[in-house]
Amino acid sequence: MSDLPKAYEPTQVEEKWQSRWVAEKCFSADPASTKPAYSVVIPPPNVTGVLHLGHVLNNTIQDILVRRARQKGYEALWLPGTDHAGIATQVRVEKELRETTGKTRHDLGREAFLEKVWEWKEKHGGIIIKQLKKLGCSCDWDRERFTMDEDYTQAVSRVFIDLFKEGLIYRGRRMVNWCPVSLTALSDEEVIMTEQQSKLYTILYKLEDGSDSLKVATTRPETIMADVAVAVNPNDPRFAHLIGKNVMRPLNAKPIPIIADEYVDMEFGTGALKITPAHDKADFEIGQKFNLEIIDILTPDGFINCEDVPELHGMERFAARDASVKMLEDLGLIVSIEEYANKVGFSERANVPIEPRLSMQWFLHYPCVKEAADAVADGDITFRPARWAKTYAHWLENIQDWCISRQLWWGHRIPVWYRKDKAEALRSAPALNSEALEDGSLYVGTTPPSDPENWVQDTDVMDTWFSSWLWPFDTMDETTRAKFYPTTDLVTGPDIIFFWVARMIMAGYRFEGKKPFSNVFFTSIIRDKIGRKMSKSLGNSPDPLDLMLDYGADGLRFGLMRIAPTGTDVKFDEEQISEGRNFANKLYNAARFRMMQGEADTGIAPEFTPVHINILNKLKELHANVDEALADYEFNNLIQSLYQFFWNDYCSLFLEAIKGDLREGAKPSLRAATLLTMDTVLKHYLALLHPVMPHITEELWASLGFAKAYNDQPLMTTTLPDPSGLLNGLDKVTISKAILTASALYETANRARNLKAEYNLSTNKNVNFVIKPSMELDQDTLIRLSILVGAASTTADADYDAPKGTPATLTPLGELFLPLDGLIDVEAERSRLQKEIDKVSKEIQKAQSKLSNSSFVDRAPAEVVAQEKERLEQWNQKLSQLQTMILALV
RNA sequence: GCAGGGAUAGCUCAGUGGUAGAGCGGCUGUCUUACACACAGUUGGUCGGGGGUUCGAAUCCCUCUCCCUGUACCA
Repeated sequence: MSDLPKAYEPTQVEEKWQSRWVAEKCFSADPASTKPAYSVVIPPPNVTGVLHLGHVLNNTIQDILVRRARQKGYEALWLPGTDHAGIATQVRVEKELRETTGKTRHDLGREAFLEKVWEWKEKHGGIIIKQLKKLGCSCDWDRERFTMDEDYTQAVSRVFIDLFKEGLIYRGRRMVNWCPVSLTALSDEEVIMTEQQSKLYTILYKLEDGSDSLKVATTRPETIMADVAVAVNPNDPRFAHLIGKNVMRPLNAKPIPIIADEYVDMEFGTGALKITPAHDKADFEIGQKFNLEIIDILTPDGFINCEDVPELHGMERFAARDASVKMLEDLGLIVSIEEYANKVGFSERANVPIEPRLSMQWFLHYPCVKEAADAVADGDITFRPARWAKTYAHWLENIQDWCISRQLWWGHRIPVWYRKDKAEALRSAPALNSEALEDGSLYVGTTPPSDPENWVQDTDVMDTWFSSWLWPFDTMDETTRAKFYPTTDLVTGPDIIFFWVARMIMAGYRFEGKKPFSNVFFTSIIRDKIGRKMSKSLGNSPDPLDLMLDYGADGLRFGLMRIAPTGTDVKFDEEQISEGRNFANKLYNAARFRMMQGEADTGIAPEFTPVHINILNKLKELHANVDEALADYEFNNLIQSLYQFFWNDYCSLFLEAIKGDLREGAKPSLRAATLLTMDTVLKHYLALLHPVMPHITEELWASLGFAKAYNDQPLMTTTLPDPSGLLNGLDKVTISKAILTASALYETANRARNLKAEYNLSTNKNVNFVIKPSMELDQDTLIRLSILVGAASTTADADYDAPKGTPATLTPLGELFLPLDGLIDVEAERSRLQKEIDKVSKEIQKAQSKLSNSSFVDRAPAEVVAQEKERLEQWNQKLSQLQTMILALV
């Protein structure tokens, strides 16, 4: 008997294999290899990040693809790394600085602060890399990259310079999304439109001459001091007589004009719109059109800056909203206040409403937009699920220039220097592009100018995504790129389709002249049990490390993959992860069962019976199913096939059916066949399952002794066993007959177990079955049936004369009787049989009504009609048998 | 507003024209010699509502209701 523990204990096994894989360089990709290339670049997690379930799902999928590629004979590269995550990291370090020293970054100054961030990064950064290793990710860790590595930074600068010289990057004064907490501009993609319960205030604007007044609706009364006009629609008869006149601005009273513009919606609000060019994008444009003044009454951090209204000056913007309403009420100018649901843009990082703000920023006019759109439209790049292609196309059609500058310190510095004597002028120039290089007042370069004392560098850094979009190629040196670019698959969340995926495609075409990847697989978004997004503040986000501790990395991987549908989101339930652990345990015990039996005797000719042939055939089918599922990125089907085969076909059916072959005194030829079959199935199965559950499969591969045939190399670097040799030497007739016999056997076992349960006979109670065969029955099948059902014996007797009231049921092998001494209850047996008859009758009715419908018989395809006829015949036969049985009761 | 996705057993989800499925849960038994993280049996659904196409619809079309996700906005 084995001294192996009864339950699988993953922790040590997983650690052991993780270090062995690394020690034996199993993950490293060789650019000089002659094997075909397969490559994936990891979506670089934030260097500040810690592993969450989204990462687990995402990286498990990548690991499955990469490990499978290795098994299939590809030279596989999975390139890992982290992202410097500009705002997130800077905010994190600033917070720590404030908490430990009470200082701000400005107290330290730029250089000292950046030193702190690097220190912090060395100390805390890359935790997530360790966590990914724990998950078993087979990344080539020697190639780990960081978006602020020296050479990567150089590449980012080169790209900036390149695009600047081409005229695609320029600097201009524009309305941007301003985050009053992070104190930086944001791209449109970093603004999250959020439904808000706001108030719509209707305010009276009196005419300058006091003759009349105008009602204006607004959600932002605190910006009234910055109003420079009121606009109405020129076609609106209600206001026609007022156009050109002046109204008095209600706060910081001053006459402002009533102007007419088509932009104003007559249906909405009062039909009159206050124009505040400094604090609204649309108003800004109208202001430009009418050449209106821009009055900025907000500080960068969101406080009112308006000395003319001392009551509000210096007040925080939302407090000022309430205060301004109060002032207007006192003036009797509030007409109404209504509840109003609108959408407000929030800063992605700081989670506060952004302010539209006029400021000097760097912009990129995207390159290769058409190539990028065509690549997906034409199928050069495949999106899965395919519907994301539409979202992608829509964004590209409406693409706006990208604001790439950030008023931060942590990030890639804009590689632009201004000549000191001209710096002031250049900095306030309304527009700046490569033309400014010509007179020598501007310098761009990957290194500072040779006479740095004469120059001032631009203070901004670039948007983090401006480095991420180069990830698929600037992470690779030239030889690596030659072998592995373009990459094969990209696995990422649909939430960064614009941030990252679309931009990488454009960059790929612009800088490498080639698409960056061939397939994009968009993963599900993981939600909690009741469908809410996972978030720290809700506390509904389980820590994957805890889950790994409880269920094993393999269990977590399997469990998560099992519930990850191809739809938009997946509801997470820890219960499902325990299923993964249970499956690992099942596998472990099946292997343990095999280990208890010892070596197969190779000196004896094995005798394969239908159940052996049947499971080998299922194994062959499994190979095909796994291939197909992976070719289509159908991870659902992949897991489903793997689970179904092992738990049901192999453990529940096959292993239960062959237990007699392993008992003492069993035929040696059967024992040999059974052990050989177990070995074949386990060997193939471990290899097939390996990409999903790498640790346990590796462990069992070794302990079952399969590695010996491959010079003891790990399973992960062993070529996938070839399924074509399975069932060799058996003709088709034998195989299909075996499959038929095996499934008849299993179905009969079900009926027999059911019969036992109906009579409350416990599963281990030995009984004797008698069967009136309806097909050829050999001794082997009868013995297996007894073992499956837990019967002392099963006898075949064509002339069996059952005592009145003997429990019986109909099976594919024939009428099955369960003779019972003194337990006979005729009425119970009659009602039991009657239930079966009712069921069969229903089926007969269905089939008959179909077949008596002449339009069905005439119009349905012949094979469908024939099939239906055959079914009817079968049911009829069953019915008459059951009727005979019920008659025999009396 | 527009676009996309979804609604199938108590739960999580498979199922793209031909006998409605799986896992979990529930219930009933069983520590049966690999596994109680297990085994056996069993329960449970007019496939969101309505209409249409078809011999036949969970599946195709129309429509309505509800949920989700983008995206554009109206102050």
